[in-house]
Amino acid sequence: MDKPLYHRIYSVIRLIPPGRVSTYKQVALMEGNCTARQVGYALAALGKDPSVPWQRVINSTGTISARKQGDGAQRQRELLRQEGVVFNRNGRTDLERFGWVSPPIDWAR
DNA sequence: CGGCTGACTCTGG
DNA sequence: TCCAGAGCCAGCC
Repeated sequence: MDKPLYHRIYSVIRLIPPGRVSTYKQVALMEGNCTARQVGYALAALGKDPSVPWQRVINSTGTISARKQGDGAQRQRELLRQEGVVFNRNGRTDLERFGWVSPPIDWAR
């Protein structure tokens, strides 16, 4: 398996089930060989690809990270709300309740 | 082969 | 709790 890093990151994100969220940090740990910052970079480079549920990735404090450009953050919150993810009035979600941790990934497959 | 460009997390105050 | 500063790196010109 020697796909580019960003593609492996996208693969991990595709595993997050609807109605649950994961963090940049968690995705990085699942991928196994990158950092949270890079997950953010990968998503920024994603553009609009419907095969990746980018909205299910939020930051470690349970809030939606601001983009430099565009209205992505707004739409992200809307999409998650539609999936049933609840945000309190500070725009924060309870990771204990909605956070998701992947079972071990078998990259050798 | 540089230079530029970002969706982060941690730590200390 | 909130905020600023530091560390950080793959892709695409």
